[in-house]
Amino acid sequence: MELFKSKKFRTGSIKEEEGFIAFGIKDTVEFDASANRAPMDLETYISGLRTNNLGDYGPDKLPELRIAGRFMGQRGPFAKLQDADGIIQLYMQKGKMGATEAAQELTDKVVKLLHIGDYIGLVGELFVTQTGEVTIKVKELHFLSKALRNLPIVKRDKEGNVYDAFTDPELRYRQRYVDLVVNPHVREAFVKRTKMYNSIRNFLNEKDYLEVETPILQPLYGGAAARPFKTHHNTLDMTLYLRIANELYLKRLIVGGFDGVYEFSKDFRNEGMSRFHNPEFTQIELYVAYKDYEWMMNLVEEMVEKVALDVNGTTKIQVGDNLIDFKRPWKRYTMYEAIEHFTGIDISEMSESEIFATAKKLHVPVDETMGKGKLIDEIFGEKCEGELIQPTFITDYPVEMSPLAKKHRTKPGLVERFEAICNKKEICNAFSELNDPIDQRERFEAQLELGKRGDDEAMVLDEDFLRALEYGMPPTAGLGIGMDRLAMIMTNSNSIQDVLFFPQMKPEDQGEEAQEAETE
RNA sequence: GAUCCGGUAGCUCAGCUGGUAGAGCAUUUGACUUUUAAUCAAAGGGUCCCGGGUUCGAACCCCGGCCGGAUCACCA
Repeated sequence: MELFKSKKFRTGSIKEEEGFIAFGIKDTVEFDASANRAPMDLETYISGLRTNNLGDYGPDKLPELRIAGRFMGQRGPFAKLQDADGIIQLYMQKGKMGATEAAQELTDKVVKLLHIGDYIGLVGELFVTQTGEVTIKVKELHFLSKALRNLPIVKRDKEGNVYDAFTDPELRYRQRYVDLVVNPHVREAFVKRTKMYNSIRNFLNEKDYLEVETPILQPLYGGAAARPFKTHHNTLDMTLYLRIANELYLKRLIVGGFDGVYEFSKDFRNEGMSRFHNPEFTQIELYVAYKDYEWMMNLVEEMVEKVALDVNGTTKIQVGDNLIDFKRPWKRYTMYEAIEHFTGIDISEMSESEIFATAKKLHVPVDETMGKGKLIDEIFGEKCEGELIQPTFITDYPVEMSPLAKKHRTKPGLVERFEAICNKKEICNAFSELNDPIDQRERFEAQLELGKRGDDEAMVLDEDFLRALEYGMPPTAGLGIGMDRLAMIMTNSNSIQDVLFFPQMKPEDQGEEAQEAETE
């Protein structure tokens, strides 16, 4: 155990811990905290204590409380215990803990040896102190587990000022377990993220859509324009790709006869990282037969409004400097309308060369290789997207940018597609799905051309997907929502790393500790 | 990938024009059984991110690298 001779550890107390064992107090198995909130829910009981309204549990019928958690500091007989629900004060009176005199003596010794981070279990009863704080009077204390490393504890005073906060982003992301213990707001953000998933699941399940799972390892990557991660299967001796999207598989299931399917999909894209991009991220994709993009727009509004309510209890969310309101209905612009709204220029009737000239005039960086669709997309991205704070639907995109979307029923050159943009970022992308196998083949072939010209993110042709379409796919509305981006908004997070438990990091230099460990 | 900022004790940070390393909390020991970020006293604790250079002398200046953050680019 050479490692523990390092100064980093509380060497003095290690030996004492052997003492704990000798005392027979280290009863990790024996102590059962599962009954910790019985017979009355602790929150209810605490509010009852505070309001002097305990019903059947009056002062003479105090329920015994069993609870376990981390010991988080001590001042005199008062200490703090942190468990999954928060922090509660303990009252540990010398000589009063334990059933027998011997037990009391032992417990006092153990208390002396407790450190921040240690796990203890205890039996006690609740009371309110003179200063009005709900506190557990400890009747019995069990030592459960030792923290060898010091937790970087954060202190808060009455005014809410924070001292010595654990803030270094590198340490927080690399040691998320520590971040979670000492930063309650971090824990809250991740609880919200899970509520978000549950909200969407409940919403879609109530509509009888089927949650499904499709392959992550794919022989061809499709459904989006992105560079993939590549791997190799030894037995089959073949190249496989980690999916960049699951779109083409879900559509196969629509062909197979399901009316509505969805999947929370971990996708992987081998591209740059930023505060909006992690190499692995999550989308939910949803496909519903016999519907179109107009219908899907209404569903998105309804669903995201519900998510906001389920997660935060309100449709209004403060995100950075902006108060974002998800209350229906959201603003809707066609892409042409949006450009006209933000630049004053109507490009809907313009030719490619006129649009090129317009882009130049607006100082949008463009070059001669860009087609009409790309030019429009650039103008929108440059002049409109950054203006959209409140959730807004942008509809009817140029066909060149959307090889899987159905051509617009009345507007040539456009597809039936929309994105919802919120806080300057796309949060979803949806279309009336292209279900014409002949058109789809042509679009794939156009993508192949782009690939030949060096676009390494152009889509590849998926012959089996085309075969599926050739068997007939009903008219279908499809949707993808970036769950991480949505979680960032719902939790007012500035970086995608704040909504991922373990964001991708370069490996840290473990030289020192690895060497220490090797000498064991 | 480019630019800017940062990396000093377990954590949060100071460290001036270059002169042999500091604080608070945490830790250890002792006292105190009290309230509530921080009781008192004492002690221990450092590869100043790494490598090279300049200098009598480098945490500090110069060069190269590593890691992180922000912005931009890329990425629908």
